[in-house]
Amino acid sequence: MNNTKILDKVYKPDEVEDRLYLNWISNGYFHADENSDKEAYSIVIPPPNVTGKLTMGHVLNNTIQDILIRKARMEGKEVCWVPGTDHASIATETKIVNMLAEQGIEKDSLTREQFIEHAWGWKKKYGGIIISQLQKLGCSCDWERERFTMDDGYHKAVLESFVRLYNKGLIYRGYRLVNWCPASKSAISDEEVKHREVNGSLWYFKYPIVESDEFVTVATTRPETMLGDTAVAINPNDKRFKHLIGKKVKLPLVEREIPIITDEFVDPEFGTGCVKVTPAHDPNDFEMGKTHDLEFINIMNDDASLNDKVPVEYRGLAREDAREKVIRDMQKLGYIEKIEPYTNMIGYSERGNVPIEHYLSEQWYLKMEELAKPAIKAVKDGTIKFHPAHWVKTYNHWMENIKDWCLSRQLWWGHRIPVYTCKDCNEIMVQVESPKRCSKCKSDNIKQDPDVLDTWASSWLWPFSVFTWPKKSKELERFYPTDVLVTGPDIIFFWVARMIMAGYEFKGEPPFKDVYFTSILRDEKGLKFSKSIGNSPDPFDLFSKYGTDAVRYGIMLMAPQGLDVLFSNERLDVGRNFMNKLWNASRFVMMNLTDENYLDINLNEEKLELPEKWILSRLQNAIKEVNRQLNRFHFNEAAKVIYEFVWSDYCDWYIEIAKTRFNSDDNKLANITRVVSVHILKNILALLHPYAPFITEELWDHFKNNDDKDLIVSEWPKIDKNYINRNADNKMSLLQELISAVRTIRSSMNIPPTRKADMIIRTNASTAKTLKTYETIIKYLCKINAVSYSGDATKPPQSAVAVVKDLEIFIPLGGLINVRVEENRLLKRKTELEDLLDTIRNKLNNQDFLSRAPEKVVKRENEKLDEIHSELEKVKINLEMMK
RNA sequence: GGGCGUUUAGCUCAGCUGGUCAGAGCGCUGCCCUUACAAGGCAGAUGUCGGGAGUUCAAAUCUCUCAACGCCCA
Repeated sequence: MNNTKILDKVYKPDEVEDRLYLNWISNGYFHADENSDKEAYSIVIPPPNVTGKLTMGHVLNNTIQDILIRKARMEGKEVCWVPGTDHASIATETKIVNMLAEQGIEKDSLTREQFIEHAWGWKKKYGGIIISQLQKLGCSCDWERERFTMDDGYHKAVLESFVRLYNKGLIYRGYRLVNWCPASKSAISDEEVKHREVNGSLWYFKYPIVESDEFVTVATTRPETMLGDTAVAINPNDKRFKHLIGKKVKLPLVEREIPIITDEFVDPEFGTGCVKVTPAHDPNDFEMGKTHDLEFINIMNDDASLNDKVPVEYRGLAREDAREKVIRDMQKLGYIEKIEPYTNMIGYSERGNVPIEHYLSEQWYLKMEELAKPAIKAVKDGTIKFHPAHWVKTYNHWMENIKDWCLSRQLWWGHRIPVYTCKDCNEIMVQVESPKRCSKCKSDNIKQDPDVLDTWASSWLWPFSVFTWPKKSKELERFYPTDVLVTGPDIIFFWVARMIMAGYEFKGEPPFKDVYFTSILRDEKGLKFSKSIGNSPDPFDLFSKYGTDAVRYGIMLMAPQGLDVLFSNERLDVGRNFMNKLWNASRFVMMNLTDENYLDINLNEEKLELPEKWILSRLQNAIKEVNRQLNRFHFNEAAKVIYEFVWSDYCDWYIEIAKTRFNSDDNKLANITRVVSVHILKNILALLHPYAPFITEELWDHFKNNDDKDLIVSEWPKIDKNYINRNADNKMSLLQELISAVRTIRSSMNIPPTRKADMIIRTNASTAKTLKTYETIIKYLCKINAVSYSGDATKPPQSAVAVVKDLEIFIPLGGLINVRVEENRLLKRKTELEDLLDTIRNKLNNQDFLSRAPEKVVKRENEKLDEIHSELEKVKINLEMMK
């Protein structure tokens, strides 16, 4: 005890948080020592976007990691939580382009080098924001190991991985359709395309058949692509169009003659059964184009405007304008048969938020099938466990249908692909260091591939590249594989699956043992928190309103397993109230630590009374439950266990009982109570510390002994089996039931606390003896003047009665008694007991139950029968006496 | 179309490998500023555990089926 000053009446987070955080940092508590011989425990942060600001999603995710990390640290492990940020090619480049545009600078007017310079300048200026925000949240990351996915070392690692994969023959160049984002003018991956239902139309176009008066009608949702049509297709089994096979149509507007082909792929039910084929702009048509050796006409520029492959009057038109014009022109020609309303799913670029194009271009691809194999196995055989486990199915489905990964992006911000081509002899060199001369012809006329790698092609290396990979080192060896990954299920494919593949490919080991998928945050209406809707609260407003601990604890309490969180500020009240409760309980204990002689008491040598035995036993249970829930990643459950223990057991019962001890003349008893109160409280602070690091550390500072360390590095509570005490639990619940029963009587008769009553308890001599021991407690908690015991007391006139187990309690109330209320209460209880008795009797009369149910269960039913029967008898007698 | 998830008190959710009178918080009602806390205390009311069927001595819990809602993939 180094500080017995009285605590303030309320906890003031803003006077505490920054001070404690700086103290933790300056003591180096967050820093991992790779040379220690402690067991290692490591987590790599899912690196937030370097351009990002802290969102509630980050609060949830990083609080969970901090809980795991702080607990592991207190368990004596060498803990390493690596923080950092992700360069996020598309998102960041978009931001920088916009920022430059505001300054009147067009990206195209800059050289690549100039643009990159701007980008780094921007990163230096704003890139640290989210890091300092994580610190505000209390995250105990090892800041000395902070990484950025474009650090020099990291950059080398990314290139190294590319070179290795290339040399293994897994990387190839392909000319095919990609998902193209016309806003960022880059290819994007399948996972970055979000499908949305859009109400559009289905246009029925008539195409004239060459050397015939006939027309064939095709239906399309994208009229403008007809300018790139190179065939019309029908199903070979479709008898309606048999006569057209082999003929040609003259494509209107373009005046190109294109063949009518047959393909099984065509659905006779869709539209007219005839479809237009645009191989360069539709994935199905692309396949058809390859099968039938059709012409691939790319009619678009990289911004989705039409290029010079279309008639001159359409060139340069945006796709939307081109659509309007095509429709108008077709209308004029009388080639539109009809227009139907049609709802279809349209792919949108997640970042650019515009419909994507299927765009023919040359890109770098990574073969995935082989990489996926060990990753599938690891999750199947439990080497890597998912929490909640049901995500395994989603993972498996994707992994088992995995497609090759388009690695290249037409951007400048990112890792430039390390492929070099000699302009003189076309030799291709793939290497980490840029070559000065061609390895074949020695020419220095060498050009590097202009594209950068998909951001995930760098973040999939995160679990080992944050250390020294590809260089070997003690820290890589110590902290890889990591222990847990905490992330959102929305990036299970983007990131989790790929990290697992990278782990096996480059390290031969899984990157982590457990993956915890967090909840998705929604507002009260169930809408996902998002920047565009603007329904996401600013965490900092919440921190200052409630205190950081309350926000951390509150959000953990409300985040269910595997479900979305319906977030509301009001729900953080629970967190704040709880912190207030804890603070005031501590304040009360502190106020009563006046006699420092209690420090001489050794609990193990003292004969403890029931309340002490009970609360110590309850503590063991709380420790056990918190451990169990945290070990299975049920963070909300563990939070509830602490809540219940603190509020119900410790505050409502033990502290209330302690008041009678602190006021008594029995100094020894008071001192034992002091020791127990402090002991329990310190354990509570330790258990709660991972959730609420600031307030617990602050309180700990007031209660710690001189040789205690700071809480953050103190020992995690251990279960002491000597304190587990079933008997005390049972005895205490009798006492609690008795007290509650008396309170119920008082409440139902409207007896104010100031009006004290007497109490007569009818029970046997031995129970009476036990109860006498706790008479002070009973009197205080029931607001009773005097208690008398008797084995054969008769019910005094005008008294209320309660039956608790085999006790009968009489409270003479004189004029205050309300016989009506009294009778109703007993009648209600009588009905309850009779119903119960029926169900139990039914069971016990069932021969099958007796023969098949385990002995233990039958025995318990019999005991219940006896208890309920005896209580019912007493209730009946007392009802009888009222008449 | 395929997959996953959810459905328990007015609201948000617990309820583990079937077996304690189905729980918690918020909200609601009544009483109380009882010298830690009104961000509090004490007490109270509210549930055919989505519908139906089945397995079992026993089902909120396991199986099937139907329905509603949500998400992911095509």
